[in-house]
Formats: sequence, C-alpha cells, structure tokens
Amino acid sequence: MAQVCPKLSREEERRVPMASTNGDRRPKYQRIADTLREAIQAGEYGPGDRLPGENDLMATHDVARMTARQALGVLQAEGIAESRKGAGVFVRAFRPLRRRGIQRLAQEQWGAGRSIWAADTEKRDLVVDQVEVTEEPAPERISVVLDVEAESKVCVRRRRFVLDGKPVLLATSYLPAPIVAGSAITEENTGPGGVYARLAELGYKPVHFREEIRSRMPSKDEAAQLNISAGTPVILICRTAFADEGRPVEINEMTLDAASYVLEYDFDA
Amino acid sequence: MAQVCPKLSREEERRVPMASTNGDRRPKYQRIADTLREAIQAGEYGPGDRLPGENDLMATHDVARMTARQALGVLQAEGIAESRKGAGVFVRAFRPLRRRGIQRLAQEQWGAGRSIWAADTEKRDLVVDQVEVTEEPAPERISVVLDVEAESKVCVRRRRFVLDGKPVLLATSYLPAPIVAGSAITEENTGPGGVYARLAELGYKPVHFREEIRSRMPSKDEAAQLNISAGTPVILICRTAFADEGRPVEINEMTLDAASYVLEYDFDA
DNA sequence: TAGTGGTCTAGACCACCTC
DNA sequence: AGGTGGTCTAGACCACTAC
Repeated sequence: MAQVCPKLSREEERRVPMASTNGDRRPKYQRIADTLREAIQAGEYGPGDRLPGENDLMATHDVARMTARQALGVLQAEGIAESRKGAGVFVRAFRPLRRRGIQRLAQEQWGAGRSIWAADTEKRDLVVDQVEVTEEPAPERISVVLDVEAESKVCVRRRRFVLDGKPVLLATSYLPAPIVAGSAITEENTGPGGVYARLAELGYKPVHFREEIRSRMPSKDEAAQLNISAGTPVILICRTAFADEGRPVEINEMTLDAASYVLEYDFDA
Repeated sequence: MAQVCPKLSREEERRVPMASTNGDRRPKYQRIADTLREAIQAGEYGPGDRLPGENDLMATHDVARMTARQALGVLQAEGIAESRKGAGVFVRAFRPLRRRGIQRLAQEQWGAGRSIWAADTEKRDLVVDQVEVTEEPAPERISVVLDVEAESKVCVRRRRFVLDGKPVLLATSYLPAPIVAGSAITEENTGPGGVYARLAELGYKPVHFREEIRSRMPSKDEAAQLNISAGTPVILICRTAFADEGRPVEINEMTLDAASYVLEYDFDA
C-alpha cells in the first residue's frame, strides 16, 4: 500500500484509462495545460484576460498545488501566458514593431539627414534610453571580421532603445578606432544622419550591408536589460557595413525582444 | 517554530546573509543555476558534457529534490542544457545552417534548374522528408494577401525538411488554384527549378520577394514535428513572391528550428 | 540492476497585490 | 485581510538508460 492510497479515487483515475480510451497516458499537467490552451485559442480568454489560478485548477482538476503550477508553467514557457506576482496569470498579447531591413538602410534615409531608426517607428515612440561610447580592445570575433589586428582598439557604441517605456532593443556597434578618431562618431550624439553619414564624410561611405539573424532564449543579463518575460526569445541581428572594395567599417550587434519585432526584407529576384 | 525548524542550519542560511553580504536574497535554485551556468561559460563543461544530476545537486547544495530540479530547469529553459530521460542533463551545442535569404532566390538559382534549397546546404544533407499537396479554401490571412476572394481555392504544398536525420524546417506554400491548375505545381515533384520555374512558365515569373521574420516559442504541434527540445524557439518566415505589376503569386510560411539556422541577408545601400 | 530524470502529493512560509 | 503566485521540503512511484 505504502503511499499508494492517500486517495484511491485519484490513483485509479490513472490506472483505469488504459483500458478505456488508452489515450490518457499524457501527464496530468499537460492535459490541464491543453484545456487551457484550447480555451485561449477558442477565444474564451482574450489577450490580457486572467486565467484560472492555481487554486482554481487544484479544485477543478483535483490535483496538488505543484501540478497546477506545472500546467501554468507550460503556458508561460510557450509565451502564451504571463504571471504577475500576487495578481494572477494572464493571457499575453503580441503587437510588434515592423523593422524594414533593406529600405531603412537605403541611402536616402541617412543621406537625407534622418536617423535610420526613424524608419522603424511609424509614428510610435521609439527612443534611445541609454548611450555609452568607449574605446576598447577588439574582441576576437570583431577583429576577425573588421580585418584589424587582434586586440587593436575599436570604438564601441552601446545603446538601448525604448518603445512606450518598454526596452525593446540593445545595439552595440564596433568601428575601427583609427578611422573614426576625432569625428562625431565618438560622441554620444553623432549628428544628422547618424554614424553612416559621418562615415561617408570620412571617406568610408557604406555601400553594402550584411545582416545575420539568429534566435535563442535570452541570457540572464539580456532578460534583465530588456525586461523580458518568461517564454520570450530574443532575436540577434549582426550587421556588417561595407565601404568600397568590400572594406568592413562597422559591425552592429543587436538584441531584440522577439515579442516586439517583425523583421521585413524586400528584394528583387 | 512551526515548520520553521526541520533543519535550523538551513533556515539560518537564509536569514543570516542579509546581515553579511546582503546579496544572498536570490532564490536557492537560481543561485545553483548560476554556479552551473558560470561553470559552463568558464569551459568546465563543454558541449555534450554531462552536468551534475539532481542527486549531485541535492548533496552538494543541501537542498530538496524539487529545488535541484528547478535549477536544472532554468538552464534547460535558457536553452543551454538539455535533459535525456534516464541518462542525465547535458550541455547543448549550436551548429546552425546558413540560409542566404537573397542570393538563394536570385534567378540564377532556380533559373538554372537547381532547387533553391541546394544553396542552403553547403554539402550538408538537407532533404525533403514529407510532402503533401492539397487544394483547400484559403484561410483569411492568405486570401487577403494573395488578393483572391475569401474562401476561394488555393493549392497548398506542405513539406518537411530533414538535416542529418533531424527535422529542421516546415514549409507551407499557398498558390491561387486557378493559375496553377494542371501544372507540375500540383504534383509532389515540381520538376527542375521547382515551383518558381513552373510559375515562370505559366507567365507568372516571380520578380520580387518579401520575407517577414518573427520568433517565438513553438506550439505543441510545431515542437513535435520539429522534435524541438525545451528552451529552443522557432523562427517564422513568411515569404510572399510577386510577379510583374506586383501581383502576389505565392505565400510560403516556414517554421525553422532556431537552433539549426542562421539567416543571412546581403544587400546594397 | 542501479541510477537517472519525469511526475505527483501534501503540506509550509513568504512577498506581493487587490480590496 | 485575504488571495495570488514564488519558493521549498520530504517523501513517493514510474519509465527509461546504461552497464
């Protein structure tokens, strides 16, 4: 008997189904998560609505606390739900920014004195929140791509962007220190047209770009800086800007809150 | 006293630190996760190595089973560790495919009779695993973009791609049924050059593409079809192909295992 | 067969939020 | 003040893996 019989009815519930429908072999917490997920997709709970809490689920499904928690944990890990301490678990929404990868870097944008970030916002309020400009020895991956000597100095520009009070983007740019020395690129405010306009003035006009895109779960640090909730990945964009003759002049490593962005690339065959 | 004293030494461990370093307010499971994470980043555990198991952590950190589990759960949710039932928890690796978004769709690719997927693989073994071709009423989001009447028939091509035995990509294409009727596009095998070469023959040569990219955690179904492990997001690519005069002729919705892909877009300023 | 992770129970204390 | 989620304990049975 042992621990087998604190509640026989409950144990039987697990042993019998094999005989009947058989399809009941999945763990309880997953079945609970399924019913909630289906209810959400059926529209019974809309974005922002409160889901049944741990106590509700314990009662309605006759399970222990941890099991109800596990079920809610599944939905949070899927990014479908979001818990607020002391308040409850709620259905999440998804209203992303659209980032046009190619048009935004067309020369008309920065050539005309507008920051390329302006193309992002479509009247929404995306602003720089934190800026830090330093000179540092180049990390290996940077020196390799920029084609400078290992450990040689690079200008590093770190910025954070905030949309409606929520941080959505971290960007770190690396430029060879010798070619930007003394220019506005080493200032917090780079002036009209931004870094690329200044590079053009210095004789390193960017004519070609490469963007590499990955996605993964955020590190602890990234999650903190972007205030990312559980179950939300980050998108990593690594952009390299090339001047004439394929000379790489800037690397921009960006970390985006995946729940805040849709990337768009438009191109001809 | 109450439950406060099953092991005083343990409780004190939580109360005292406030006086000393104060910085010990974080939950135990996070501190355990931190030490493991740091050990991994310091190279003490390389990709594929086995991490200390639940029993190890219970012993070395003097915690209960569930707490050790929570710690390991953190690393799995971050995608840096992976559990294998009955075996242990292991450090994950990351060796992605490179998908060149623009060159691969340059007309030389499919114009010369090669599948565009060939450009992906770099000699690696990416093959189609499952194909399904049907005719269905267009879902709303599709009929809107394809500019056909709601519910009108579309040709739907569903495929799954496998790399070295692991599924990495689900792709579903939608094309207006009237313009592809009778062509090889409605067959499982579309012939040399694939769908785009056939469209060209039908007078709908794709001349422009738009790709939209998002990322999120996989649905249950996606996780199953891609055999995705916990803590790994999916990348969603929605590509629209346009023929002359901006006529949309195909929508391809793709779901990628984010741990298997890097996307690349190359373009001029 | 011994060890591993996966699931589950039945309690507990806490910080936090809402009322 | 009462309810909520967050953390934690100390057990248990199971399926699976490796030897």
